[in-house]
Amino acid sequence: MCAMRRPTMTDVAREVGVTAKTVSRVLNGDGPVAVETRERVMEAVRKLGYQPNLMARNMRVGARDAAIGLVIPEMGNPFFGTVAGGVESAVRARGLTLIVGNSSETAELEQSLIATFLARRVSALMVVPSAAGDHRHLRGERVAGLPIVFLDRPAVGLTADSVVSANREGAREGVAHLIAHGHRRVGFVGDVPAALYTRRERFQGYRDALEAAGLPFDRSLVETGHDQEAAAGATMRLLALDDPPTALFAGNNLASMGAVVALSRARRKDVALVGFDDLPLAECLDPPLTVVAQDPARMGATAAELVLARLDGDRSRARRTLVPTRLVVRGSGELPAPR
Amino acid sequence: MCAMRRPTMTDVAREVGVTAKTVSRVLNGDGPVAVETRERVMEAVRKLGYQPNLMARNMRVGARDAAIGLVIPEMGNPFFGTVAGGVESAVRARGLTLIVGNSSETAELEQSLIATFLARRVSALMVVPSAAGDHRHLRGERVAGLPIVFLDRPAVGLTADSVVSANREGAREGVAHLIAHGHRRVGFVGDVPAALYTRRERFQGYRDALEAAGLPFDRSLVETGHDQEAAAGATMRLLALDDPPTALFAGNNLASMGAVVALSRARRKDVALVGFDDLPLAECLDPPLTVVAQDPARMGATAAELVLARLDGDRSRARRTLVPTRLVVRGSGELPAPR
DNA sequence: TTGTAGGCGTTATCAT
DNA sequence: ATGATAACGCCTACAA
Repeated sequence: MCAMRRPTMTDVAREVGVTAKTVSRVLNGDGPVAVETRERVMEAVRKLGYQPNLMARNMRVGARDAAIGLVIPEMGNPFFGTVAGGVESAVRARGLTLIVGNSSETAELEQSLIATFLARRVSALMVVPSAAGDHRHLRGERVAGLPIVFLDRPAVGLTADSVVSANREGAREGVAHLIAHGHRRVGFVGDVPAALYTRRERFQGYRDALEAAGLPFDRSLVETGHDQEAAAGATMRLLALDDPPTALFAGNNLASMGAVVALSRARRKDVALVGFDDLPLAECLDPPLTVVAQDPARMGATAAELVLARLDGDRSRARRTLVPTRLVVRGSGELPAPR
Repeated sequence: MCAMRRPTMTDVAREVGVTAKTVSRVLNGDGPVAVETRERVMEAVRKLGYQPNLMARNMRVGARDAAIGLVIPEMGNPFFGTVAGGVESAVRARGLTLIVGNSSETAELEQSLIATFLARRVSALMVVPSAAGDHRHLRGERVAGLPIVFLDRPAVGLTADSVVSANREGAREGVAHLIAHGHRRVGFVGDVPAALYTRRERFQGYRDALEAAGLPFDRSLVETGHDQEAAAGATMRLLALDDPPTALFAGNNLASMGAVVALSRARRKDVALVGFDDLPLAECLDPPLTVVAQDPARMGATAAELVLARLDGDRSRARRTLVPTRLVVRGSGELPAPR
């Protein structure tokens, strides 16, 4: 059980009695090769269990690794996991493999992962920026022609492609839906930090909807929580106001879950709720949860197509692609406002 | 915007007026280097924006890529996503990067991904086998000393390390919990194919619990569905039996969701339910869902530790590591059996 | 149809 | 303390 050296192309060549180049030709379907030679080469490949070394090939051929690097905040989050899955399927179809890293939503890890990927000479970079990220350091790579696409949130300090949800439009639609059911005081449960792109955009959509309906903006109706439990607390504070909201809009999936938990604990089945981002069991809740659904798989696939186009030589200017959202009506968002 | 060549170690060396090897020594803290030389080299590195090429380094140094390959069925599934996240965190701490691929639960994609990873000369391989997988083809890699760890389900046709949930024990505990609340007819909603390792083990746990309680096994109480909707149908069939179950055990998260949906649609709040694998909103359901929770993050971390130990030279025999489950009592599993 | 020479960017070895 | 040379495994360009 000695860990003997792997056979190389030269080993195969020697076995057959030809040159490495001939083996290379056979394996890559490259130049012309005699039928008999081809067969003898294939035979030797099988016999020795030869597997081409992609590392060596990549290095010689493009000085680029046939891989793309993806940085996401958290792989366990189904939203980001699905995005990553969409990316993987699309790039694998082109013979590229996916390298991923968890930034845990910290700028330090994000930078360190990006540095590692660059050192590996990935063919392209895809990043879901962490909240405190700054991407000026990537300017050099951009001008050097490395395709870089930002997902879910745009880059900071860098002009680059990005693929994001129609956050503002989606949030506006969700809040307008509540207003259409008679609500005049709609609470907003958001995440932190308030400066986060998605939070800002969705909050703008909330204000857009209020303004379009001629409703005043009331600062006390805006609360924030950074995780499910905190969002539940935020919801409780809103419900405890002197003039409480009759409907709630939750700015992301954690906020939605927090709001659902809080309403459930308070046994309040009269408060309307629309959440941004869908949840697996949304239809099993009581009442079933109405949401503004995102499309993470499409987001990943769209970003991958953009990257592939760039790899194929698309030199058009950087653009921001909006992935549409969809209002999924299930019940919680249609509870009427009390008289 | 000409895509100029990246600076290489030789470029840095020329800039300073030394040899590439000297630069290498500085960067790797290798041999002895004069303090002044070191400073001038670092200066040039900054000036040129030099980044070492990991591809070239890996090729020269170990003939092994400083990466580990992970094959999972579906990245969007929070269970597998969390497993992957656990793996990534653990291996990154050791300077390894993670390469992932979606097998979509098909043996073909799984094999093709494994082949790609092997061609890249990854340092180790981690695989969540697809249902129809066969791993005899990896025997050669095993004897050659490549660390291979199987996750969630063991290898087929290959003796190798594996890290799996305590499926049988967990299922037995969940079913025993139902029996302890007076139920004598407990339905089993499983996934397909029935030959799948996790399905078999959990089903065994179900039978263990029945036997321990002296209850007869009734084949008609076992139904199957391959997705949420099918599981809902399976649940409906069980409820429509002449002598229907008063409690249900769901063999995985999809089965749980199907059962929850079916019970909700049928407005049956009297049927007890315990699910295997936790769900995000389980506590918001009515009644809140009692589950046998798995620990995917721990599973990923455990597997990663095993791989790292192997990389460090651990040559002990292959072992199967069980990750314990935990019964999370929330309400649905404690509904009493009717008199 | 096949072979030869050279180089991708790095590090090991031996010399100076 | 530093340099020269070769090598890792493969591919490109040209020659035979």
